[in-house]
Amino acid sequence: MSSSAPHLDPSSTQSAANFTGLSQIRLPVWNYDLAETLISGQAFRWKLSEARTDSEPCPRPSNRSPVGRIRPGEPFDALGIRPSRLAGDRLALPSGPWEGVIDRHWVRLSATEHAILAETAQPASSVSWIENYLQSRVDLETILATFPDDEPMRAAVKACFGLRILRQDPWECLASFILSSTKQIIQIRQIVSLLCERFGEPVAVPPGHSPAHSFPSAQRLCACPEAELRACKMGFRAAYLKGAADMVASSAIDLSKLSAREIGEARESLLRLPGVGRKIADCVLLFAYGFPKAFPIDVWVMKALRKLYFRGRQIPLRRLQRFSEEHFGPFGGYAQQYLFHYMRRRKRGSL
DNA sequence: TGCCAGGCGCACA
DNA sequence: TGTGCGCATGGC
Repeated sequence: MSSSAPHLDPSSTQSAANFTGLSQIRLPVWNYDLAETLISGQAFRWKLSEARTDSEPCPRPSNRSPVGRIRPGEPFDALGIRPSRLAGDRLALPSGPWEGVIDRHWVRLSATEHAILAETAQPASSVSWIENYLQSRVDLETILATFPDDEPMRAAVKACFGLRILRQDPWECLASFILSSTKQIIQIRQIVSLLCERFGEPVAVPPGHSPAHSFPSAQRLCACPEAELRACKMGFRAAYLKGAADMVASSAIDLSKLSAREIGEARESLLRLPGVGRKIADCVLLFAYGFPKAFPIDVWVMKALRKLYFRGRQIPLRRLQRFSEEHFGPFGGYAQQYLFHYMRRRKRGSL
């Protein structure tokens, strides 16, 4: 069974529709970096809001270095991120707000000093769904305290402080990572966007806003001809996605029951799906089910482990997996995401 | 223009 | 058990 992360106990509040016509939910947070979390390659549906104001950097956890001010008019790159300019060890990130769809809720997220403001097009019956997705009540410092006290981890935490692991819908997470194989994150976002646009259900958006769609169900995708999936630019991954959708829709695998299993059993179940190997299975275990020991090793993490812990030697993947299980502690999955994001930042020249 | 990307499945040694 | 290759596509 997946062990739960340590939790704080602030209370979230919800207010009725305001003059903008949007309902607002205020989530108290501490040490939460919304921008780092949403762009770190664990979810693929977040983009900068159509209503962004464009002038201030995103508020960052207050016990770390402030970031540099962004100059109006600087272009955004393909991911919606401005060319990086550093203040101290932190990247200047766009202010948001960010827009995305969680289940069937269109959501706009903004960060303030000690809260995340979530705006929805329709009043929500509760706040638990968004607290759960954002993991806003998780006590990050307790998790970080379990990381190994070595130089690579200290550097990664310093650079990405406030990054959280989201808790995504299992099918959306699984399907998205099946599509991630040998694709850049920007391309995965494009494929997922096309998939939702063509096969998802429309969701309520603010007046005048462009349409938004839910992530298509397994039932919907298994009914699609493979050629229509390929038309979403996913190439050979279309057969994998369709095969996995078939198994989920036919109940050959019950995604709703994996969270109650031991991590090894849950992983074995996921590995039965076409297009799912150890890496993708661990992504789903970590990002959808919250198994804190799941440690996806992709090309970035493999390079990081070899370079930072084995002096660049060509250590076999199996040995790296054993090393990761032993070295990174009970929240190894969190440590992995910090290393992954840190390495990508360094590669992009933003660190 | 060529390299590479949050891999996987398969054949082969 | 490990290695090499093919698979589509597009960003950089």
